[in-house]
Amino acid sequence: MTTGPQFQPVQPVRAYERIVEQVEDALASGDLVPGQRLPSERELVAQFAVSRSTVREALRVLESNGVVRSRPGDPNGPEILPFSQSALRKQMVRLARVDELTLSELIGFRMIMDGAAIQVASRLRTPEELDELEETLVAMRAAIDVDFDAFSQADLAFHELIARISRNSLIQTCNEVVRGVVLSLISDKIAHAPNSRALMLESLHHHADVVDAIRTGNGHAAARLARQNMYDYYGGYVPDSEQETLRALVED
Amino acid sequence: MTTGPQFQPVQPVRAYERIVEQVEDALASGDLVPGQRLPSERELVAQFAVSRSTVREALRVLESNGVVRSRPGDPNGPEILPFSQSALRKQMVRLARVDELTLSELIGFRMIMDGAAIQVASRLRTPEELDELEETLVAMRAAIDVDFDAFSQADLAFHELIARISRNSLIQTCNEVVRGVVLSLISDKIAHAPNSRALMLESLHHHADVVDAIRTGNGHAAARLARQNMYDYYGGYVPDSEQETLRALVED
DNA sequence: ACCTGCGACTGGTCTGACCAGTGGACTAGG
DNA sequence: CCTAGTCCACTGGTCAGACCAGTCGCAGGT
Repeated sequence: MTTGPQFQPVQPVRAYERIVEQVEDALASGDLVPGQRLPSERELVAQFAVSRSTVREALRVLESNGVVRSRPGDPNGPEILPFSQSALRKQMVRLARVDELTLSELIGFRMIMDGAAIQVASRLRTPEELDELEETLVAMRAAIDVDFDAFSQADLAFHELIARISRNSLIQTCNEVVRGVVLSLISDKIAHAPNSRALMLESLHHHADVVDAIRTGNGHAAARLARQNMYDYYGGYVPDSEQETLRALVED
Repeated sequence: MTTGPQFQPVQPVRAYERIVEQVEDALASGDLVPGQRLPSERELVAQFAVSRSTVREALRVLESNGVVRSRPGDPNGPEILPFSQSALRKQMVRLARVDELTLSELIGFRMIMDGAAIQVASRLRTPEELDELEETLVAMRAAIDVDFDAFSQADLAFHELIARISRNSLIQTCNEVVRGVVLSLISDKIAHAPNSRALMLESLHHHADVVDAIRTGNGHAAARLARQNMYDYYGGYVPDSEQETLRALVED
């Protein structure tokens, strides 16, 4: 075996790919910001010196990735969209549907992220933010009397607040995305559970315990409670064969 | 305010979108499985009764989502790809690039994920996997004598192994993505640091401590060591104003 | 049996055309 | 002067047809 230069496999680069690349680079470097408009398709044809088919294929890819949106008749051209979690979530849902991501992986991920966020939050929170947390608890209590959707909404508000207090938007985004995926997988089962109301009440009490721990600044205990809460809430929907990993997360 | 029926905003559905939908549905229902081939573009034109431009836009979207791959000249037509997390990874990289994440957010995220992965791994690891971990330590030691890139490579192998042992591919994917982003931001600083070799040696010793903790099954201690290690290794590159959140993660 | 060269296909790109719809400019009416 | 209505240039969506470079399979020669 001769050890010559490391050649890379070469695959053809299509014209539309280089257009996508240019647009994404412009976005990453800040030359293009959300809200701005791209030139019209026919104008892009001139700028990139390609045909309209090629421009359109590039636009379709960008649109599918949630980068731009085209609307017919709009004289301003395609719009640069603000970053949205929908594309990220779409990919996760796809993987979850084909069992490439198991429910226990998703829930385990949430236990970790949410627990960590709560731990950090209990250290960084201001008195005002503690008040906000109490308010979300009140809202959750009220939502129980409406329906599961309302409770789910209030629960989301709680976790969004936690993520915000933890000062880490990456945790926040990941949490929201995975939360959405998990709910899309099992929300119907929870909503139709005969003891749905009891579950919601129990979850509320767990949340209140977490807030108590946050108030005393005991981040470790708060995180532990949060993980336990999530395990109690979702663990029943995880097949027995996958329970082990989740339990490893609950126990310290 | 009258509470009439909840109308949804209606946006036009484009022809290529319905093609994408049909293909994805066929995939979800199992009518189409990875490895199978789609008919050629001109055949799809006939089957969907649309123009080739429309078929091609659909194929570009599917290709961008990692569902199919077209190769020119292939008489078998576009190939249905096995499910992979590469599309998910692509979206996460986009998130990291666009969402203006601070270095402390990225590092904090890694401290959490890696710590959690190590904690779970110390519980679930088999004796064989423990051996594998020891081997990666040896590889890291050898890589120090080569250069920083080699060490970085060996370090990656260690963390990949940890993520695999933790039986959670979502953690693994997130870890790899964020690790790549962090390194792209500061790897040059680390590589050109005058005490680069000392840093690598120190990191190696920390990794060895982590493996020791894993061997004894003390997941909590292992995770704590891992977070401390990452803080020591990367913390110096984080501006003082963002140090607080990272310290909140190191201390329990 | 193996190699070789041809040809029928593939996807990638281009051109040019038509349509329905949008939104800004322009105009008629207040 | 301002407003309300009309109109039209232009948008994106789709289509048809063409050419090219490249690939694969097969027939025919060795």
